[in-house]
Amino acid sequence: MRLDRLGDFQRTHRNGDLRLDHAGQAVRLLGWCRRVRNLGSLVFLDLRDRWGLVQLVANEETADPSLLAKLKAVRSEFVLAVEGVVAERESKNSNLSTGDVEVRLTDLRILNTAAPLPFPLEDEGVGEDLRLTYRFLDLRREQLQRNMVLRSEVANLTRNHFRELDFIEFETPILTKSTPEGARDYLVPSRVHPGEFFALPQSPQLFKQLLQVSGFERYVQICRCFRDEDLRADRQPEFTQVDVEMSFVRQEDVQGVIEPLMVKLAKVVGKEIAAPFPRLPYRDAMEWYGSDKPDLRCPVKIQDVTGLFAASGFNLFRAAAESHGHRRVRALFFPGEGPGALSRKQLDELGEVAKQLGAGGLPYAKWGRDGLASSFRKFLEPADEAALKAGLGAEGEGLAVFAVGTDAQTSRVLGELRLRLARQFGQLDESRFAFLWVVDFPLLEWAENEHGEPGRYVACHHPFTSPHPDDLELLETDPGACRAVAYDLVLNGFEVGGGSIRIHDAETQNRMFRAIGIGPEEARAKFGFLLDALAFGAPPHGGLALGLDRLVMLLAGADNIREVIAFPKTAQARCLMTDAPSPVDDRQLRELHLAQEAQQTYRVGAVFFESAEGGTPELRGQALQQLGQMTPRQAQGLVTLDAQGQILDARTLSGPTFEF
RNA sequence: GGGGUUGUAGCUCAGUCGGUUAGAGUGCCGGCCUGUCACGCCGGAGGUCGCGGGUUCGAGCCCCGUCAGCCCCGCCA
Repeated sequence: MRLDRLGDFQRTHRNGDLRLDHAGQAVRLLGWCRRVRNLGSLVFLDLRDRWGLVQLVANEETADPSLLAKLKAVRSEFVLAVEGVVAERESKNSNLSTGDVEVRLTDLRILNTAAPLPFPLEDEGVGEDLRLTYRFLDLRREQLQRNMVLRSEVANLTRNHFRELDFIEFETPILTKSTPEGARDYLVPSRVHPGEFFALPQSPQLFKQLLQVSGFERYVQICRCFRDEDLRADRQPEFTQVDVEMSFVRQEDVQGVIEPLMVKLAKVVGKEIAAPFPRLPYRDAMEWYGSDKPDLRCPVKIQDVTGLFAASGFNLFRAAAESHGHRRVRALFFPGEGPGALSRKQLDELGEVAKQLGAGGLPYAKWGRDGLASSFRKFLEPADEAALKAGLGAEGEGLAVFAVGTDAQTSRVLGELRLRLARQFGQLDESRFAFLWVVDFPLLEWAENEHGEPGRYVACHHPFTSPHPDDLELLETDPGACRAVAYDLVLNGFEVGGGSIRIHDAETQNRMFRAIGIGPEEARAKFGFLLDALAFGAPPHGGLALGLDRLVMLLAGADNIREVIAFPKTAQARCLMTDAPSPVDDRQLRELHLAQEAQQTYRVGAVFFESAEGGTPELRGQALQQLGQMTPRQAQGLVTLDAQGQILDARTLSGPTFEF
């Protein structure tokens, strides 16, 4: 098809803006054809641009025959420039903002054709792998367009918010230094310095602290961060962080800057929320909700009922009551007829969930229309039942589930069940935005080392977090009990931000390093620049980082983070559109001084022939299969074998087609 | 690293107990149609049942392996 040129064509209106007021006006419009409805001598076409949709029309009596012929050649997603006159419709469409009018065509330019799309833009149920492979088409869909606009809006509001508060926006390095603590780094080999590597930043943590030492006092950056860890529905290997740091502040000051921003952002999606947000100590969060990121949209709390079973005939519970606090009996009570009417089958399913979470089973007590049903019914005398109800604060019908064990075990089981049951019973108010601060996190936690080395304490947040001033001595005497001045911002059960007051003197920083087993030499080698900086007049400072993607996800009501990222990775950390990551040429590797796994890595052809001669039929079959799974553009491959000739890995190389 | 789940036409799916030529809707192509807006009507094309191996007289269906998407655990200072 011969294409028309854009030439000096200028649009006069956005498609979504046309109204009855425009009737009689000549307009020029641009966009994509959403759909043609060809009624023979009358043709309708919906033209879409970024801002909306308007109906175009031409008919045999009034339109130029060549225009009509051209119009009939238009297919979905063709790119068009049109001229026409706005007119009131004969039959209006109240579902469309432009539904009172249509544009009677006087000229039509086809700027580009479009092949039939691999999936319809209207369908919600299209496979995500397909959507990610053709992400540029997926992004034409209304929902993703809305999400991207929302994301842009959030970023702009955020920038303006901090600008109004006199923050300075910085750009810190993307090529930076690998740090031993925390998440796995993405590494970038240095060509200039053989054998040495940059790391992509997990966060600009140290740079923003150093900028406080430099005296900038209020720093903000909307920055990309990278962590080479496995993905989740709310986690991507590269993500965007709103990074904030301030000098001469207490945690309340940091929180006081963030809360009004959250109020503004919630308003964008029509939610009115009140600040200040509740503050919940970590210890209480774990005790009441079994989680350090509790979802407060459900009011139900975990309760300790250990004391009720001190004289119980139920050995499991009585033993816990006699364990002097090592083990406890904790419970959730969901009131209502629904919970009270849970079937045996549903209870069994819950029991399975509890077992998967590490519980031995799920003791329950259920008060329904027929009175009490309980897995430990025979140990419940009428008096015990009354005491139990009173202890749980239970009135009327409802369901109580129990967990026995250490704090960590019971928190894990009941924390998860609380969310599941809340959702199942409709006791989770989906319309709310429940923000809170979880505060007073522990500074350190004990980490067992899986490689046979002795365990050690590691920083819960990061090693630059200030110990709680009241707990400073515990750093040496009882490190596990030492609290941090660290705080997480939680929204609807998701951690959307985290921060702390930082250590600003070299002595405390050295004590911290010592507590987590980083000796003076290692501290000097890894963080010498920080220790130097702390020695030259570092102000007291602190800050926080917000997970922008996760925040936008929650604002958008999306259930996964990929819906608010233009070009996300799959759960296996691949980009299906670009097929990254991908192998590179040997020449590139040599320049970067990266040794090939030469002994085990063969060109695909070599594997084929070797296995054809010496290998088993299975091995040959596997090699062939690996070949068969390469995509057409991956013409050549590398297959890694171990000493027995087993295939460890098969990868593909760009390059000339290998014939076999 | 582990567990779960899905994979059949371009797309979304059905496919019984292992048994004839693997179906539907939609999209696509062609024809008709002057008020459609999920247009309608008629006709047509379209399949490596993810891939490899096995069991069987016979496999979309059973077994083993493998790849890919999704969810979870570990991991994520």
